[in-house]
Amino acid sequence: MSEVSRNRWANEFREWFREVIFKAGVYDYRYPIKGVGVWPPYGAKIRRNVVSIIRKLLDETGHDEVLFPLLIPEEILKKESEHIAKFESEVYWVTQGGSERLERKLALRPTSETAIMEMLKLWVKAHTDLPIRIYQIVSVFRYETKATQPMIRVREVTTFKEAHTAHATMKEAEEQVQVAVKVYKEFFDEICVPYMISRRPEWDKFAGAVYTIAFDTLMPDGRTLQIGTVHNLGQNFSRAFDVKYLKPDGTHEYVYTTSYGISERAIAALISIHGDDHGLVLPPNIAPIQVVIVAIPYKGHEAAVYSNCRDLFEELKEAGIRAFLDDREDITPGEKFYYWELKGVPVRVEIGPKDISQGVITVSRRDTLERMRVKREKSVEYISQLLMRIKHDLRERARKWLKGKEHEVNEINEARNIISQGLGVALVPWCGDDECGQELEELIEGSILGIPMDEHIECKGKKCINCGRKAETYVRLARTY
RNA sequence: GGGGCCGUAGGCUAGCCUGGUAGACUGCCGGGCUCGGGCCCCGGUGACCCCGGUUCAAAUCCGGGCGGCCCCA
Repeated sequence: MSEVSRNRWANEFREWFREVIFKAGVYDYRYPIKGVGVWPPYGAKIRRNVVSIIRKLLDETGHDEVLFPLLIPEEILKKESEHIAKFESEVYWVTQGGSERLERKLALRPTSETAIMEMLKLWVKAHTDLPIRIYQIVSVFRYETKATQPMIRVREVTTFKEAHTAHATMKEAEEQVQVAVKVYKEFFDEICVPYMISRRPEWDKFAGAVYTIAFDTLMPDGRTLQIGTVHNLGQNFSRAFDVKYLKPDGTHEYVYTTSYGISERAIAALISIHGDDHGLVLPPNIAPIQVVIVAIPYKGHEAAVYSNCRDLFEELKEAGIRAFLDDREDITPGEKFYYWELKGVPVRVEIGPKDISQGVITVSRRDTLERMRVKREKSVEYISQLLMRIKHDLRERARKWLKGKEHEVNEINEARNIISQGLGVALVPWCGDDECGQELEELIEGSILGIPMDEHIECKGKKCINCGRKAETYVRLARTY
């Protein structure tokens, strides 16, 4: 029996990732435009399962789904000056309609704040119209100049789940930010992706935001991946777009807005974090197929084997489990094992003559590759419990793994070593000064992710790792994607 | 932002330097035999990224485009 090996996964992560998503049929990056890719059927199913989780969470917390146009006219995109200053260099422009040159350029949305503000201006009249909480799941476009990478750095983000809210007061906007953080925690817990929550430094916040809180996870090569962001936009956008509401006292005030988003990087993360040298390892709630049944049809036993397999398949379906019976006759069971392991199916059942004669089935779990024999009449109950256990174990294993990669250090060289050797994230005391922070980023050859929001580390009596002044806070340092 | 490498079948790759018949493995299709970890046998399928240049002749040399990868900041 195979061991769970993670050599390629750990040492050649980028290659591993590209190969696995392609071979497993999750993402096909051969489309002839730089930085875009195709979701084939298996990947589309994974994507749909992930999307339905976030959709449900947003629906349950008072968000309404909407759909805004892909095109944003130039003058609208440029209304908020900080916003456009940062995005300008990576906007795709539509300048031609048929054979005519367009009088005004139209942008393919890099994100939708400006488009949404333009409509909020029409929708918001009085305080009774607030709060407004909307979201959409759409493609956004960014003309990335750095090397693109399938699912991780793309020019068309195909699964951007962006929420936008408007409120009467800053306090309500703050509360909404907390709701958003809570929703995202639940989301990443559901897809079994561990995360660090950090308040981004000033120079790395969203263009036009008052502040940005980000979710980062860690990839096997020690680089962090930003997988979610929550922005408090204050009145920055409402002033630029003149979105005011009538207060009970008869005066007007600009609304306070927030926005938050998650992309297909969430899927890249869950694939990366749980995978191994055999391929994908999917959490059961994400897996398009949760249980695959492989028939072991020894000569003379075919009829009994297949009918047993079919019976179990029906029972699993009945129990609401997404099962698949692999009864292909042209390939051997061994080849099927590799095939379904590559695709990350959480549980495999083997049924052969030996099982039938002993009244059992053979069950193998994808995450550990352990095999066990289970009484045939308890199969369904056992499998449904096993699926729950696998989800739990995946989440905990990943959580511990990440935890073990966060290193608290007080010395700049140590910090640099940690991140340059791919050992993970360094937590260091910092004075909080922007200039010092940016200098620190250069010295450690990495980035400041920001101030931890999910754990408190006492910095009293500590000195800034770079300038030596009194430390105001701890910050996370890492190399990033 | 700067630098480098590369593009041959669905995948991985040989041939390129030194111009002249594109080869392996894998996959895929058909058939046979198997089936508890990628079995074996037979037959078949399928490629020089695009445009231009040099040349009797270009996968090979030159230029451009498109695409992919890596490193540094």
